Amino acid sequence: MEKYQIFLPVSDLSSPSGSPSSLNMANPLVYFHGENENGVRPESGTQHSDAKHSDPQTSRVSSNSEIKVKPGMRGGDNNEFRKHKYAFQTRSQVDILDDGYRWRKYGQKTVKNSKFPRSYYRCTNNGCNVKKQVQRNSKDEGIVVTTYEGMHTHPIEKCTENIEDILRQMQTYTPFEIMPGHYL
DNA sequence: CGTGTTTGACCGGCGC
DNA sequence: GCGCCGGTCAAACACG
Repeated sequence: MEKYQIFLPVSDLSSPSGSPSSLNMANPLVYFHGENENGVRPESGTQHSDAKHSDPQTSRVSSNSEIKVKPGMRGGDNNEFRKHKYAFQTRSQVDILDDGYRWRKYGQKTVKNSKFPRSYYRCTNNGCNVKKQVQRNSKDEGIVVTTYEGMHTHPIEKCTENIEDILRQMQTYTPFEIMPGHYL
């Protein structure tokens, strides 16, 4: 039995201002972090000790890059319409929350700035190219950052009790999100 | 046997 | 051009 608590936009994930003090637990809303069409790229962190938040710089928001397709990009899936990218943080003991969809893991990488690996999942439904990344916050192991990319082309398969509200909110918020340059 | 995970290799972008 | 880094592939593996 898992308990989730959701808070905080992920845009401040690793910036110093996103320190745990700013986590507002009293306001368990789901925030979404949309993405710029141009794919804002955080300057590659040159030097960074990992989880120790050593360095208060305005660096590396883990704003995800490339939403746009590049011609000749490998990976096959024609992600021409893959623009929707939403992220939120949950406080959970398990990395993978059961959100009602079925996910197949296709990769795991260690990320530079975090001591926890990042996992890559793809929706197993046929023709549904939704992906998600799951990564545990290295500053606070209790926080799991989940990033969804794409929109499901099929109805949800099952509903768990806890996550049902979250999904309802997702569907509510989704139409608002896609404004370029709009950050939380 | 079908489905999902693990894990090293590979690919492409980017900075130096 | 080289090396780092994040994302993906795919073969091998685990499990029901």
